[in-house]
Formats: sequence, structure tokens, C-alpha cells
Amino acid sequence: MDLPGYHPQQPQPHDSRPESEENCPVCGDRVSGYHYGLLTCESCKGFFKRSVQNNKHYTCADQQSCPVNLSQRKRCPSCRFQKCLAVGMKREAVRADRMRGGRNKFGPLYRRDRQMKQRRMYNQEQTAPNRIKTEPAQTHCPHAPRRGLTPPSLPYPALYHCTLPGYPQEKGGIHSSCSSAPANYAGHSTQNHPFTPRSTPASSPCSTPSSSTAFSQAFSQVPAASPLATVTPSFLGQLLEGEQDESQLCAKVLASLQREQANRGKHDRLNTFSIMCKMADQTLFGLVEWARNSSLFKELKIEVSTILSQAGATLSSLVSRTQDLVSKFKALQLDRHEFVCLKYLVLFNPDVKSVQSRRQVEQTQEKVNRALMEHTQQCHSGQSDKFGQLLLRLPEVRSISLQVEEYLYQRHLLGDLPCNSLLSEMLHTKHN
DNA sequence: CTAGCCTTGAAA
DNA sequence: TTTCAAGGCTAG
Repeated sequence: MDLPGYHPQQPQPHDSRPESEENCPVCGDRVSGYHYGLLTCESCKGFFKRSVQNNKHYTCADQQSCPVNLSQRKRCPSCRFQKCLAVGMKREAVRADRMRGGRNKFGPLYRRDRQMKQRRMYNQEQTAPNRIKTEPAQTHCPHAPRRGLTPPSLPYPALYHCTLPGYPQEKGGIHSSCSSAPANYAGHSTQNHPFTPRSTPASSPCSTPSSSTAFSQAFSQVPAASPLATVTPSFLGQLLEGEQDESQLCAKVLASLQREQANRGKHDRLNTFSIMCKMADQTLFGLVEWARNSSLFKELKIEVSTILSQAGATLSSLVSRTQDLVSKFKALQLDRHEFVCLKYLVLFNPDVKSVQSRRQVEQTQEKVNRALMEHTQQCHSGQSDKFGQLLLRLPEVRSISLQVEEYLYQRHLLGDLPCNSLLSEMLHTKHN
């Protein structure tokens, strides 16, 4: 999209404007200005406009996690549109009356955003004056067209890993990691079902041959007290309220499992699957508690939803998919703020049929989304398009969780699941 | 259908 | 008057 002879008002090639480091959060192409809520490229602007104006309903032929980047953005309009929404493009900015020109209510938002970026650039100049003056914030090779710098649209998120100390790693022993990431991708419109106050979330117990990693390692990049500076500190702070200390949580689960195992006789030891169920159960408890204690979630009125899922998942594919997901999250070096934002994005799903205050959910989702975007841009400006990459993993999180649910339900039908657990209650609720 | 370029018009 | 984010047009 080099535009010979065309000089959009804002960006110029290899320019020195404040947003020169910006790439379209949807596809990575060069931004041409603010469109429908945020800085995007011309093509995503046009695509979003057409989609909304013509009330398009796309369907993904794959798993709703297609890469959306400069070279592949045409391939799956469904995933592209979902990503447009996920990064914060606003349907309501497309005019129903098709009136041209003028300004809309987002004007002030754009202005604030610009000011924020300028402040950020100013701050960077204070710390690295030479670099900023001479080159754009990103490493743009003068010979490489910017289009070539499309951020990888492949994903990476992070979950946490833990081993069960004291349990053998050999075959038949325990290779466990636990994931407390909940399950439903907030941005998709299919059968989603975040848990209801007395219903349940789907969680992902998984088995991973991990080394001695504690899951706090996954949060290696930014310490708990990261420099939030101007990134909507109050809202992010609100999100972090009630967030449990992950390492303590893990230690608690491990301790309880060890206690139980120690109390059992030599021939009465829990097998791997039972341990996984218990871990899932405790993780679920933690999630339910977390959601119930969340002030944002308390404001919602939700009725119990029911979901039917199909059987057919296999443990091995589940394990490998989860391993992939976990390693991608680890590679991304998710920090606590990002993790809690992702959890909220999953929890606040406006597509759940039984949610009464849909608008409220949408607004919260947008707010969290924005907080996440600002945080990643500000605290991880070195990681190109970390925000987009994080969002891209959500469909996979959701997909894995559905697979886990299906698998567990099958085991449940076979009578393999421990009774009287939250896990079995969850499966029961969902399948009735 | 896509995306590059053009026109429009309210707000600054 | 200028700005710039809307919508429109159209070649590919």
C-alpha cells in the first residue's frame, strides 16, 4: 500500500511524526489515521466500514484463530472482523445515515490518545534523546518498506506451569501443569458461556512435561509494581483488586494435593487423571471465587446458561495444544496486568445469550481492552504488537477449554470423575 | 471484494 | 481557515 502521490494527512513514509512507530493493530500495515475508534490502516478501515454497513456475518472455515496480517488479511474475513472488534474498532462510529464529513463523538478520544502518545514520545526523548531524534521508535530498516514489518500475527500467550514436587516425572507419574486461565473467547459469537454465578467456567487442566518451572516464571517480564504511569491506573488497579497471588495459589494447590497423596496408602495413590481433576477443581474454585468477588462481575445480572457440547476430543491433542499455548504465552512474557486483562476479556463476554446487561458487558470489555492495549504499548513497546498477539490467543484458549470440557464430560459419563466436586457439578449443570 | 485515493463537512 | 475522520468511488 505505498501510495504514490497520495499523502494522507497523518503518516508520511519514514516520517518523524509522533505515531511513526504505529502499525495497524489489526494487520500491521501502516496506519493512515484514526478510524472508528483507533489508529488503523486504510484497508482495515475500509474493511470494517463495509462489514458494518452491509451487516456482514462472516464464518470462519477454520478454528477462529486465523492469522491476520498484511499478507493474509484477505484470507479470513471472519477472523479479521473479530480482530477489528477485539482491538477496539467501534461499530457505532460507522454512520447509519452515511453522512459524510464532519466529526463524531470520538473526536475527544482521538485527541486524548494523541496527547498521550505525544507525552510518551516526550518521555522517551528524555531518556533516549539520540535515538528518538534519528530514527523511529521501531527498528525500521531504510531499505525495507514498512509493510514488511508486519507484526507476526502469530500468537503467544502464557499460562502458568507448575510441577508437582515429589511426584515422579517418569512414565505413569505426574507431568502436570495447571492452568487457571478460563475458557471462553470473549470476542466470538458462537456458543460461548462464561460461567454464571452458580454455573461454572470451563477451565483447562492440562498435563505438561514441564521442567522445574514455577508458574510465577511466566510473569518474568514486568514486576508486580510495574510502571503504569499514565495507563488508566485506577481502572487497571481496580482490575488487579482481588487478584490472588498466583504463586501462593499454586503452592496452595500443590500442598493440598501432596497432603492428600501422603494420607493415602501405597496402593491407594491418586493416579494422574485424578490429580488433574483435583487440580482443575481447585483452579475452578479459585476462578469462581475470583469472579464472584470481582466488583465488576457483581454488577451483572446473569441467569444460568446451558450448553451442549459434542464429544470426541482426545487427551493427547489436548495436551499438545495446551503445551503450544503455554509456550507461546511464555514466549510473550505475559505480565500480571496483561494476565488479569485477558481473564476479564474472557469473563466479560457480551455474546452469552443469558447476559441481560449486554451493553454493560460490551463497555467493560472495551474498557479492559483499551487498558490492555495501552499497557502493552507503554510497558512493552519493545515487543512489537504484543497486544494483538495476546488477543489472538484468546480463541485458542476458548477452543482448548471447550475441548477440555468435552473430554471431561466423556470421562464423567464413564464414571471416572470424582464425585461431589465443583468440576462434576459444573459438567452436570452444563449438560442438563 | 479489496484497498488506494478522493470528497465532504463539523469541530477546532 | 484548517484539520481530519467520516463516506464514496473505482481499478484491479
